[in-house]
Amino acid sequence: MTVIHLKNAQSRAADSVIDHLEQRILSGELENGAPLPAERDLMEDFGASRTVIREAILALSNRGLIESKPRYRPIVRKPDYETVLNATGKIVQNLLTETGDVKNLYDSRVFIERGLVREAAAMATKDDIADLKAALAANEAAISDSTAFYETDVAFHGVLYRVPKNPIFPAIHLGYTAWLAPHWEKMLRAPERNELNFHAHKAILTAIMERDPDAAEEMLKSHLDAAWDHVRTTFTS
Amino acid sequence: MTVIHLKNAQSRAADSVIDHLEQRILSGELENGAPLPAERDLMEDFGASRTVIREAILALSNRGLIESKPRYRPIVRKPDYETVLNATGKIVQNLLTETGDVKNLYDSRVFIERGLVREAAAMATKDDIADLKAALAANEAAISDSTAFYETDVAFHGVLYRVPKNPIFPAIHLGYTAWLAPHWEKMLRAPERNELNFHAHKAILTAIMERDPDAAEEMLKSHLDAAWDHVRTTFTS
DNA sequence: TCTCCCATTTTGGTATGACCAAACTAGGAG
DNA sequence: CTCCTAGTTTGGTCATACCAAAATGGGAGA
Repeated sequence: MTVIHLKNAQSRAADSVIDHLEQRILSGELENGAPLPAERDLMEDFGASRTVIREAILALSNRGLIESKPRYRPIVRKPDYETVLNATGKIVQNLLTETGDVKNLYDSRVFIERGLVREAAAMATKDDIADLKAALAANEAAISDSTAFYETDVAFHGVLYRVPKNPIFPAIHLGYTAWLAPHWEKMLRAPERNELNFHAHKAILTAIMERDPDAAEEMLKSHLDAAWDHVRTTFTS
Repeated sequence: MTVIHLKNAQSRAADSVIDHLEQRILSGELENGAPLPAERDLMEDFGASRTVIREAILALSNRGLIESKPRYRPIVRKPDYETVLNATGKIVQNLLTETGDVKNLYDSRVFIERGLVREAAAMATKDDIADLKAALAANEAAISDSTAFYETDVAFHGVLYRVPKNPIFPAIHLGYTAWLAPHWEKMLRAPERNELNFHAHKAILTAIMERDPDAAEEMLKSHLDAAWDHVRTTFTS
């Protein structure tokens, strides 16, 4: 029923190597940022052929435990949430082939952020409020520059993701911005549009400062719904 | 700043093969569930060595576009959210090496479900309510059987994830159950514990039926907090 | 005619060895 | 001490070979 790892798979020499290397990395025996031993050394360590070693390295690379640039020595990476995000990136992209999937992803973002602003309204510390104010100010200052505005826009929402003090949320935010951005690029960014978004942000922050979760959620929702309506035209029409 | 795919990487023969196969799969030229052509055929198609072909297959397998059991012909999989979840599974597991990470993951689950019960209280259809009632009934019937109770417990929460009618959420639920389950197994399941959980579920459903988001959220939160407190003892002590 | 079993062929998994070009390194020129 | 260069190391790719398990096809038996 649930996701069970049956492991009916038996052999597969690379698996053993993968497990060993994985353990060495997680245990810190292979330090983060350090280069992986040369393939020819590893094949001696494990008594395996280079084929197997390379397969293992590739697998670990796909999982984000190793960062392997084309012709360089692979670099050990102790995984953090951002690493996972990167490794997951291409996988998720495959899902976003149809606009319906993009809509679903966007809806999930709205869902998350509705919860975030509620949380912020209820629990935001003085520092959080200060961060939000700063982000809002930067937002306002960039109204005339659409490129800069987009960045400050992302940054403002990013502050919300940091309110719960849970590293998972900023990672999720990175995911949303990376995965949804391609579909946003086409959007023509008119200054008047920026103006609208800025005022929406301001209204959200106001509601948060007034400790009014319902209002904050409502402001956030209408803000993101409007953004979607605006972008949607670039899809279908 | 954000996740940028610089692609400064130049060569890498496998990439080309990966892209082509990916496109063939997504376009439906390679049908879902059909076996991938033999490696030796592919190497002829792409004019590449078997090394490269295997590398590409492995990469696609890691991305969930291909399901490759050890000695069998790989099977083409047009990705859905569950597929992605499975492919991501091992990656996420690497993050859960420390109890702090498990706590963060659990907290995110609480966050999500708080939003879900609010949503349910506000928007649940008659069918949703009926599903919840049915799940609750199954839950009650299994109180004396801890194994069965666990399943009905998961199922009850699962109904909540289906309320938004967004396939992303059930996938997330699968992720949570799969990733958190290992840390729950040690938990001794006493019938009185089940009784408590059942009543918590009942209270949640009641609040939902009364269309009271705040109460539903509060019930859900205390329910999950209590569950964590109970499980936590199995970590530290 | 249909079913079932076995011999043959196909195919994935692994091991070798070789070659190239780019990255790395050490040592010499300035 | 710096910088450039020649030699070495190392990852990327190819070709080949062998094994065992899986797929296949056709004949023996019901």
